[in-house]
Amino acid sequence: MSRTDAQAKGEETDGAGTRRGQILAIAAQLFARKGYRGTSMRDIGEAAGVLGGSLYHHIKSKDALFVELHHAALDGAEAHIAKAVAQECDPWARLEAACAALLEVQLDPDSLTMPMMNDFREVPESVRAALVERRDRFERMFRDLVAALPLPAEIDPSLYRNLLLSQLNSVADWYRPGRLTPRDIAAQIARVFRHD
Amino acid sequence: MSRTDAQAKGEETDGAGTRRGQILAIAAQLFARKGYRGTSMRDIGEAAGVLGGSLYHHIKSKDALFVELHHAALDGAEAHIAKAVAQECDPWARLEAACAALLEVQLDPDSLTMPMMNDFREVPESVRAALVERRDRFERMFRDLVAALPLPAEIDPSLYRNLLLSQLNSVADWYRPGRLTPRDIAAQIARVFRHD
DNA sequence: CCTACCGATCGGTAGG
DNA sequence: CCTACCGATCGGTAGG
Repeated sequence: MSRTDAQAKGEETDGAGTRRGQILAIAAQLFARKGYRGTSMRDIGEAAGVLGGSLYHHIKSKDALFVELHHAALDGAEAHIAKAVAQECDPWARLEAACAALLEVQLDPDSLTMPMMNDFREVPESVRAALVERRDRFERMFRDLVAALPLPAEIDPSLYRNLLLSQLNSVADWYRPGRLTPRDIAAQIARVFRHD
Repeated sequence: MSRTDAQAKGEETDGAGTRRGQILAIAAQLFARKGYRGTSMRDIGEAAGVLGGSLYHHIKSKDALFVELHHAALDGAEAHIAKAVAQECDPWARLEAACAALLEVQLDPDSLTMPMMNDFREVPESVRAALVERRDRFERMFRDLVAALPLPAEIDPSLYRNLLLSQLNSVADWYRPGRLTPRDIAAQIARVFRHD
């Protein structure tokens, strides 16, 4: 029975319980740490306790694996952010909640973390289109959040949103778990980006 | 005569005039566009009109080539920024001048652009240490600029500097030459980061 | 899930 | 600067 069959019947698909789920989680961590090109199928296999070739029983290709992880990560992030945003009314509070939720997902070393939403340069061109499309949809959430802000006239909202998103994405490049929590950083970013 | 000999005698070393200078410029563009791993020596050779192996007459290794480009790019950026900053007195104006100067260098598709100061994850570990050390020295410039700012008490200067630098570095990931100039973007970043 | 292998590509070198 | 090549590694596959 193929995965799609299982999904159609509503069975559990790839929880951390299934072997496939374990492999996905391991691959996500490696991609997040070492990038797409820096992670070989043999690396993933080794971390999972099998040879690289054996992974192809669970996945179709390295490309497909990466795309699946990317989409799953954005799905998870979207849901997490939507829930956090819904609890706030003030536009600035909603934005800060979204930032905190995004950073919580993105800086969590466990779970399906974001396999670097940014290193599209590292990925084969055939894959890039799918990633860009999914990311654009993700970023629409922030367009709405920014549109609701009472920004001063001299700030261009579209560029402002661009700056905020790239700011959030770049945190993973320098963040090291320690004195600052994801929430701390989100609070500081919200302060810097707050203008009224 | 080796390169070091030429430098010691004060002769021209690697201007765009010399063959070596051409190759460095070509390599810098490729590294900036496709990343360290995404650029093969054969790619560089092809762009320079020779076979990959022939490059080793001019350089010692791919690693050494990348480190040299990285250092040269930061040297150039430092000089450009220092000159721009020196023309301003007000701390905020000095910061904006630094941002504009950095982006001018970083977004210039010609010349020895920054071969992605950020994708250290893509570079072999043996090279990383040298890059990090040089970058840390570079960033000290911004530490001083930020220290001179009359920031509100609720903003942590060290985190603020971190955010500003990663903001500036990430522009190259999404910038496309068009309606906005590097100066436009610097002006907007300066506005967002201005708090008094 | 392993053995054993494929064709492609990589950084780099010897020798001219 | 080229020819011709090295050993290593890559994504992926057949067959069990």
